[in-house]
Amino acid sequence: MLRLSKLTDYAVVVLVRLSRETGVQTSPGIAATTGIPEPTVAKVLKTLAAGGLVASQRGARGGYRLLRPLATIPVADVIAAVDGPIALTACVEASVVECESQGLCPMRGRWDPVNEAIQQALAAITLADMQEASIPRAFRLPARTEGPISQGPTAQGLITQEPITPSPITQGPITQGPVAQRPISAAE
Amino acid sequence: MLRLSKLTDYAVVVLVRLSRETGVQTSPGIAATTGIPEPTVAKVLKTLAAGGLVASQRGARGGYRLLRPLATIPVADVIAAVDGPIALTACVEASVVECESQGLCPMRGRWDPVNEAIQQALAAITLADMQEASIPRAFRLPARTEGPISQGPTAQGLITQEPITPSPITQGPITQGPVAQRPISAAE
DNA sequence: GCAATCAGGACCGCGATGGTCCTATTAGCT
DNA sequence: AGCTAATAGGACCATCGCGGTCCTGATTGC
Repeated sequence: MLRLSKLTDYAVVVLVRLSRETGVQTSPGIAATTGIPEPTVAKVLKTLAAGGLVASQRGARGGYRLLRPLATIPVADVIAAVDGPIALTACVEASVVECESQGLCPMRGRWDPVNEAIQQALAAITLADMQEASIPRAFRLPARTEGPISQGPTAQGLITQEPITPSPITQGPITQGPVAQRPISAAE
Repeated sequence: MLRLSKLTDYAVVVLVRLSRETGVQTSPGIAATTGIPEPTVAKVLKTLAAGGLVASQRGARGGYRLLRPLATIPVADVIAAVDGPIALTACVEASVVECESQGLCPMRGRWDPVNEAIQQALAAITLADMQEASIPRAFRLPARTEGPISQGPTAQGLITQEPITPSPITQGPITQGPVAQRPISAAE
């Protein structure tokens, strides 16, 4: 069902969290405020750093900081950084030459329009949009988001202090519950 | 990387194949012409039948037939039939009540805009479009498909006889190669 | 009645995902 | 200079979903 990886969700949460402060933040610190297990936060941050979304400062007093404002980071970038290039089929992702040289790909490109469309959709939504969506629905626009969503008026001010929790992706319980009341059903 | 399931690719191939004939077709027959292993074809067809995309006729001389023309089947329907409802997060897919009743989902809806956008994109592309895309690139429009792709002038006539092969989804080698080198094409 | 065909499961192996941990390396602070 | 806090960059392992196969019915044409 096209589900995206849990790490990507974490990444969004972490990035939003990073945007709340100007200086660098350590991964234990972020882990504490987000509720995501620390090793995982560290992993995500490393990945994001490799993807050029955050900058790292090593050593004591080190940490991570956001490189670009949320409004300039499309979800596509986050997904690409965490999950690799967005591609539904291997064909699209692999170099084109390979496919054709083997002559076994008369169908190459069949999924291209689909890929293109999805990529486009993901490029149009920024983290600021997602952050906006995270405020209680009472404050949200009643209409479903129809057109291409760009950096509209972000409600950044509204949500400053509450802890940012990742949304449960895939039914599976999250190991160290970032979300309330011991959801660790598997452990018992 | 948002990859969709291999079964979905098979489904598209099978559906396109079904569209080439008016009467019912058996799953062994389709397996032969597409090169997809027979048990898998059967599984896909059963799923598609459950999803209301194809109709089945049981008993001897039975088989499957397409219910709607390709141009009226958006990819979203195929994905939904094979992979379940299109939902990136569990939140969106689960009934809303559950999430809120537990009070552990202040972030609910953060991925909603993304979901919405993707769903919209997938609803705009029909199987006819994908079929069109499957003709050799020489015949394809040079420009990348920019805008929303709807049922444009499908080149259905152009590709009538060549065997339909699934595109390799996910790097992994397909167990019984449906593609090339010894194409299990109908002939033998 | 027989044979062909779909229906609807159960079943299993493989691979990717996720989560953890360990060992450098870097940089501030005393 | 040395200690400590922090990231870098791996290796490692368990789990789960997916892909694929097979088996036992139910149905229907001949």
